[in-house]
Amino acid sequence: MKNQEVAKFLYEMADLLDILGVAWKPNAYRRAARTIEMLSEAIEDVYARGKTAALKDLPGVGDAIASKIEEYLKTGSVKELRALEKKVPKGVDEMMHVQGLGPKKAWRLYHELKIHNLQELEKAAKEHRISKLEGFGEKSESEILQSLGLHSAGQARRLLLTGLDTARELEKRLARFGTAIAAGSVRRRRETIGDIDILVSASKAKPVMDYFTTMPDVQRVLAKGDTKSTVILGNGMQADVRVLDEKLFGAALQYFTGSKDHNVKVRQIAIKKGYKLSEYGLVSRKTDRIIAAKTEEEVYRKLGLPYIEPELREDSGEIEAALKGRLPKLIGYDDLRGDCHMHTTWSDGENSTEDMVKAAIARGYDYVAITDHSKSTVIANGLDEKRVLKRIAEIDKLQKKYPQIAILKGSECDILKTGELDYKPAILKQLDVVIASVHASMKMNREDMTKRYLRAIDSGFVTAIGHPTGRLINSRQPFDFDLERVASAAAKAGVAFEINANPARLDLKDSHIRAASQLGARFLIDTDSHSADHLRLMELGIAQARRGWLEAKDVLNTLPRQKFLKAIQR
DNA sequence: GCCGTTTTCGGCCCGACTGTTTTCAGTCG
Repeated sequence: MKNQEVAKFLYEMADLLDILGVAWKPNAYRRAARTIEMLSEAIEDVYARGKTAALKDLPGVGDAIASKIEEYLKTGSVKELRALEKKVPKGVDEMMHVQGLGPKKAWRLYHELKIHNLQELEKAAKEHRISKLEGFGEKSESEILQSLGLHSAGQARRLLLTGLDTARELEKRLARFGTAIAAGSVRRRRETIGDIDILVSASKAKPVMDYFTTMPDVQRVLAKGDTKSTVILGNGMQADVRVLDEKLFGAALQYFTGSKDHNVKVRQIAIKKGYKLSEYGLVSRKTDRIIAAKTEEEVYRKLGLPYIEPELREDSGEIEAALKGRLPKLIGYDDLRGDCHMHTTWSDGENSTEDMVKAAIARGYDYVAITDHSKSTVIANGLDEKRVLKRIAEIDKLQKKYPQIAILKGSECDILKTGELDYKPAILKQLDVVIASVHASMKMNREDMTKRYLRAIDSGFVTAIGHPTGRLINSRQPFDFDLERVASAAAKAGVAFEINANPARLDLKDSHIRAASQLGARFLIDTDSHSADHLRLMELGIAQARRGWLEAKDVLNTLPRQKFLKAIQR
């Protein structure tokens, strides 16, 4: 899958064109890059299917970009990119990504001060050569130095859980001034969060600005204005606050929830209807009167659209579906009746089986599956056959003590290199839930890994494939395998895909969920908890399912106890 | 460079904040 590589070269083209002052093209390249970045199908498969004509079907890809993608896929590089790179030294591109510098300033620093890289930039700032340039001042100079410090510290996007927890803390603090809601990618529940955008509806903005910029954990104030401020928090996350009148809150929420691409499209609809849309409402261009602003529902309705859930707002077909009345009725955050993947002190969990059962009861679940590791995952103290049998006896006892919940005997059973499962049928037969996962030999080639999964599915013992792609966000690449083939086989065999709610996994990811469900696959949303506290992570898995357009009927563990037990019989 | 219910040319989302300015360009989201 070369999607990320292709997206990367398109982003590079965009940056370079930006620096050279070329108008509009950068936007076009970024739009195409975003499309390909989010695509679930491999770009080389799209190309193989229909050459450049198929590429041109992708939104934002036209003749020119299609042929550049073709060139990249065939030769591994693009002539025009190399030509641009000759015109623009690498350092200018680096400088452009320093906070406070954009293409224009980076270009001037290169030309007027002959700065070629970040080291020289730091040196020039320290020697006060930058403040002498027209349009730059002492502030810009110290701003650059501060940003460089952060730059080297690495400002990677943070996991959703971090963003969500931080956002909720800020919402709580700001609630004293009025309604406070985190918009942006947190509200859309993206798997990673760049910064946090909090909206506050309050009559007076100044007290909010003063409070927000002087909270004890503010590390640095990037901006403080009349209605908008930006800070860096102690945990390194950037947070924006914006104060708006209550009457405009819906329009503002719509605006700041994004995504950018979703908003561009919604705004185009507004323009066609003779309106303009901003955080100050849907406004008639002729009369300047506000058409809608108080609620998001109202804004969408006046544009001829039904309400679109934040998790869908990625311009990945939701607007077209909305226009046709074909939006999915997304699975709800309270729809799950059980959690089917968790570990205890029997393997590498931190709590006893009973603790986990009690925690599941506290969450109101109808069933819970205890799925410790199988014997091959030695590092996690996987259970051999003897211990599996002991564990089954333990669960029988617990079941008598806690009749209000079905305690399912399970295993997170390794799929060995060959595609065989880690236990023999005699053991597997005694288990209610088998989550089959790959934990070793993760770098197999595409064909072998695909066959490995297909063989596991064929065994007839598998309830669900656990964390199917094996990726760890920001740290491990996904396994290489043919998701479509595996999804089709799983759908046919009645094997579910897991949506693993662990914030570093979120595996399958949104676009894969959507692709697999279109092939008829069904899902199990699980936490993979290694402690009782982890059961709360379920909401992240549900969010991911919603981003993958799933309805309750697509997810097995929305079923009530008896129906669920029937559905997982093998 | 892309795109089309104002369609093959001429738009392309829209506004806040900052610094260095005396009216605005650049950057950001």
